[in-house]
Amino acid sequence: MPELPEVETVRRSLLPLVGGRITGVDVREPNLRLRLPDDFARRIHHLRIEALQRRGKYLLFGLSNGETLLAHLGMTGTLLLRPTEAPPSRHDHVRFRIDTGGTLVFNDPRRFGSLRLGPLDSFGEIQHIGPEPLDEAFTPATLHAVTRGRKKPIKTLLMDQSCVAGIGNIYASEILFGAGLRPTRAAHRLTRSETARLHAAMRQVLDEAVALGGSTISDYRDGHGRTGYFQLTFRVYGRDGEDCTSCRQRIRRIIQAGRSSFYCRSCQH
DNA sequence: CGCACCCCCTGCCGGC
DNA sequence: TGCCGGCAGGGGGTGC
Repeated sequence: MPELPEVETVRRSLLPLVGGRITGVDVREPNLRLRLPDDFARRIHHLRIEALQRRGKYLLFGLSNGETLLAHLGMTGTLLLRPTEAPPSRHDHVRFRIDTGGTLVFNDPRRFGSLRLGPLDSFGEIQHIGPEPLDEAFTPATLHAVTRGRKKPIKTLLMDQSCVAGIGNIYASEILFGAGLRPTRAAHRLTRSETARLHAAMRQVLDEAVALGGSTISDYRDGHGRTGYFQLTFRVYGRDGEDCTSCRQRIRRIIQAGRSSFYCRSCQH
């Protein structure tokens, strides 16, 4: 589920938690993708949330002891601010009571998500993440450089978090449609003008998706339980067999690296 | 090293 | 109606 636009929307929706203190931790299911350590609740109890940032698809809660709570939502994870008196729901794995009101709940049916607590530099998984595509420092030249020497299909490269941060299966297909590029193109064969188009499409699609609160297919919700609306603007994702909105050719679905890719054979080359 | 494949897990949908 | 296979936003490990 959650790619950059969804994670960024969750981050913004949870900003009111900054300044709050964690006054209770209830671990109901420690077996997430990474098993929560036995002392997780004790170590985080009584800490204040001082910052909430995003890196790729990760959320980073800066805590008052200098450590960070690193959260990844996997495919079906949500971080929801619920009334403290609300009874736990199915798949509520961890609940954090916040003194400024409400309880932050980590809910994740498939348990592909993860929570980790520790010093920022102890998190190996975020050390090798590529540039943030919405940062000003991310230029067409940055993207062009990333594609050099990479023979794999551009769609697979876009989803490689060490190449660019935060792009997943939905946005890879939508961005490539925007750029007019087939997902099967070998990354290293893209010309400079094609990588420039790709850069522009990346900005346009991701900016628009953030503006619309991300994409809700089934599970995704922001911190207040609200859905996103970008799925209403999908041009290719999940639309195989339907007509292209631009040329009326049938949208195709192919499998790349075990994941579905969607594209239009006449609009993308 | 780069890449394809498989797995982790639950839920939903379509076909028989 | 109920069972079974396929598929789903991610990512990490393995083996070629």
